[in-house]
Amino acid sequence: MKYPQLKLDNQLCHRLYMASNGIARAYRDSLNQLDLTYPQYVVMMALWEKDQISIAELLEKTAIDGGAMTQILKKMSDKALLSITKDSQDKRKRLVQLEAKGKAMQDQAADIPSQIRCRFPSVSEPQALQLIELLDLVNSDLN
Amino acid sequence: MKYPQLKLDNQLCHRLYMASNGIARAYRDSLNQLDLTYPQYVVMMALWEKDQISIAELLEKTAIDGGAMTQILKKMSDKALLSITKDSQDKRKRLVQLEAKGKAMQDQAADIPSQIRCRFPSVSEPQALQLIELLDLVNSDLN
DNA sequence: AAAATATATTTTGCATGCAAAATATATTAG
DNA sequence: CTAATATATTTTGCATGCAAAATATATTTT
Repeated sequence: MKYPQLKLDNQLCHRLYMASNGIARAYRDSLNQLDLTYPQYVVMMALWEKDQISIAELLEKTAIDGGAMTQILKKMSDKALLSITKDSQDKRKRLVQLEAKGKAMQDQAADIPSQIRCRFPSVSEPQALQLIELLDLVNSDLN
Repeated sequence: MKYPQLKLDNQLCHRLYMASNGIARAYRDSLNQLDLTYPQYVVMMALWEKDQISIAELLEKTAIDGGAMTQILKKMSDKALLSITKDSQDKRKRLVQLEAKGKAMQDQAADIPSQIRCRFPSVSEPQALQLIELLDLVNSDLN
């Protein structure tokens, strides 16, 4: 191999790629029971934390793509998890709020984090915290 | 907030999601110059390491989805970066090999890793290595 | 106030990631 | 040897992620 820096084994990005896809896959069984995709679950978490927020705020908290968000919210609205209303102050904005079904789902979701945690026995709690710290560093350099 | 374990800020997976998407985005400028997408770049790295491998082996090394791989290889073949031939021993298999253009591209790509590295000034070299170690732990639990 | 500019959101077109079904070829069981 | 099963790859349908263009509404400039 001419350039060691091009070896797949030396690529941080490829490990991130595998880990990110793999963890999302690990969520699938749990989320299927709630009829949620992973990005939809992220939207739910954002709304459980703070309801009645604009789409722009939701985009910022979730880091989901704007174009995808439109579709995701449409599907979630169709499932009666949330509703979308125009902001009377600023008609460009739209506000997202949880519906009863969406609020109730929080209790069902409360077990998911520990279920997922069990699927990563090789990672100790201190290591998980360290990983979070390091990823925060990476993310701080992203715009 | 009823359940702290559902806070977005406490989700390792969400940080991975943001970091993985963000780094892939960081590659975009460099890869555009080579007319490569990120997964195509991963395929190139795999082939620069070991040419003449079956699609199954390529799937294993890259962790790219099988359905997507078919399309990716088709496009790369159209761009004359590689070619695909049937394995004469086992006609189910197909072998992927670099073409001249694909081989030559390695020199152009050699600078990419350091270009990307510069975009993450907050992450020191030891921290990057630690991150790799921790991600390897995570990935070891993914089947 | 009309024009230019900025902000919020949606739409469009393309490239995956993923699961499940379909194909083709090999290998194994009976 | 033929049927059943296993392996390699492709196809299909759906859900994003992404960039760029299009819309709608606000704000600022002149």
